[in-house]
Amino acid sequence: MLTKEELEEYSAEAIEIYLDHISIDCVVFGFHEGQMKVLMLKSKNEDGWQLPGGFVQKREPIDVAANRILATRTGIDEVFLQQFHVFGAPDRNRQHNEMYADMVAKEKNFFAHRFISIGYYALVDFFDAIPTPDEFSEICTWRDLNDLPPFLLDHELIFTTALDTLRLQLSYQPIGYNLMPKEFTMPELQKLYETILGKKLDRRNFQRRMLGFGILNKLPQTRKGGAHKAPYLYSFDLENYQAALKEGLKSGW
Amino acid sequence: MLTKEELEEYSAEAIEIYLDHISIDCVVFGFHEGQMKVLMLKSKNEDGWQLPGGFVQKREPIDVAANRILATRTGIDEVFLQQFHVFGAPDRNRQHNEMYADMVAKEKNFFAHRFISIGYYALVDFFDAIPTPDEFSEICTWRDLNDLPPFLLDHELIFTTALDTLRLQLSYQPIGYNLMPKEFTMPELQKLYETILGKKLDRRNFQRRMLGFGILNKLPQTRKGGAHKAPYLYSFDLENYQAALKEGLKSGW
DNA sequence: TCAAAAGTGTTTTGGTTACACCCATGC
DNA sequence: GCATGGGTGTAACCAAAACACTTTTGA
Repeated sequence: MLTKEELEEYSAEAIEIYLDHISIDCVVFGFHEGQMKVLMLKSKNEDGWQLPGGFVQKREPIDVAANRILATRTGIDEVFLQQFHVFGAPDRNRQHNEMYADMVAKEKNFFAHRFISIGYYALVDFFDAIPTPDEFSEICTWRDLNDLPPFLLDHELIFTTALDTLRLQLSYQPIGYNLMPKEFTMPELQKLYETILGKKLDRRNFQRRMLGFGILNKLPQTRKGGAHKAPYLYSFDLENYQAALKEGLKSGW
Repeated sequence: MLTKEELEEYSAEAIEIYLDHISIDCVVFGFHEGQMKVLMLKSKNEDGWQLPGGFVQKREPIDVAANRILATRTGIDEVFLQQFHVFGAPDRNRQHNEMYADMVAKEKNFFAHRFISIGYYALVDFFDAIPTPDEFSEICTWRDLNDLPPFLLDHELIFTTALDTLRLQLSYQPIGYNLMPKEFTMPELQKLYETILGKKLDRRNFQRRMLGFGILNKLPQTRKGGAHKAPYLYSFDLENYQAALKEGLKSGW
């Protein structure tokens, strides 16, 4: 539990260094053991979980702020990170919560102000990230997409909007470089796509399509040790991958 | 030209009713005589043009704010209006401009603060809109996409981002209901698409595809008066149109 | 040796592209 | 009547979907 003193101190500091009324929330996706994961934080003062978030420093570009917030929660930097929506309902603040509203006078309590939040979503390598709680949270950890805890505020809306966006992106952008390890097999990559889309894909058509994009390098090695036939390993061709990110994978009209 | 007194008055009022650090800019597209148009404002104090914009009231949802701003500039309400990007560079403010920076002390001058701007784009019927300047502008008018004046601030970036978004949307969403008059011919609708995309489309394939979407009603009348064969008139099937907006026009994967 | 996973191919199909022909109207 | 724009149909093409066969490996 945060004390009144701690909250006052955090608030006074925040007012000094951050822009008022603007926050950033990140939906951080990871992939592990065939399951899609989201990074979440268990609040100290409130009974629920939330997405990693933060504020924008007074002279900081918003993309830099999002990167900083993500780096603080995971230790990783320079990953796929993209704004996807702004959440600006007037009641998306913490005034309803006694802890935030009553402990410190509302005007003086930065965190009880109204915040318009810019939603970012990130794709990161599960093993690269070291989940790290912030001052307001007791736990920071990966949660399975199929087993999500109750959300605080409008964070469920932010999460579902991010997932919808990710699914859309999948149709016209390559995705995977930031979610997969350096080397991976085609079935592993397929599993990622199936997990994001929530449905099965044809093994052979998937492979042909993926290879058709020209963003994969087939490595001479195979992944041994598993039962059954050993699958080939692949890595992303970063140059072509970046190009595909810009160009898109297919054109309409 | 605005006087110092006017600016002070506007600023004091703005501080009272608006959220600090958050602005909204609208890219309003219209279509007239086969040309794509954007609504723009000629600044009183600065030598350049800008997009219609404004701020968010302290307890107002951002979508409502965008609608209000659009309605104030055009007199129309309830049109297609969608946020598409947030512009958050730290130097996107008016501190460089003597008028805004020197005339009134920076802290007291709301308009010289740093603003993070939420970009919205709108599609409106050219004839429904009555362009109306705001306090800071001497002119509010439609400008042709092929003949754009110099932009202030980062409004050129906002505009081009909006146009890119519109072109993308075209691939998987129906567009036209808000840009065309109630009744229109197929060649007229095609002209809209060609103008947005900046390229010619095949007459027959366009017609087939459009009809295939099932969002058009073919009316018994034809448009007489023009030279050559009289084309049929169409209207949008609003119900199917709305459904298509939600579902999208084509699916990937 | 057999089940299960992986590699590689072919057929089918549906949508898009390209193109041809006919009709109406004003000059 | 003829140039121009508009309505309608069809062949060609291509990419995605559906499907079959072979290979490898551990149990």
